[in-house]
Amino acid sequence: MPRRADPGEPRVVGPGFHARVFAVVRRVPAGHVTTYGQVAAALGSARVARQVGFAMAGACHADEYVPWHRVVNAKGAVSTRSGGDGAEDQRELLEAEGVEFSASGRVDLNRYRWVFPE
DNA sequence: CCTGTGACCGAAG
DNA sequence: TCTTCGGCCACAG
Repeated sequence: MPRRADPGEPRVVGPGFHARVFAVVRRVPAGHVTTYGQVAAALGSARVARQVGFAMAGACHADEYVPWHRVVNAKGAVSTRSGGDGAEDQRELLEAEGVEFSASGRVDLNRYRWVFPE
């Protein structure tokens, strides 16, 4: 499957993208995780996974509550950002919700991945 | 308006 | 299983 979108594929990403990301992430219940790509797909464009991650950075100091720690990458690992710190906090928060990590520091997506209801 | 910048993703080696 | 590489697109300055 091609990484590039077909020419005719519409861009469903509209203005206020970050706000949309927050709304989606808020629908993930405790004890479950989702991936950046999955959130992007829920927004209509699977190719904006990167922007989803970028939005989470803002979610940290956002006034509204956003369970940013429940978003991991496609491999089930906690992504490390420029700061480096915070990734450990994310793992702690998830473990507090009952999410187990493997020896290689990854979660079993087949088990914890949250599927958004239609 | 133009440019730089990523908490990503999938394929290939 | 790990590393490298190219492409993607919203947002800030």
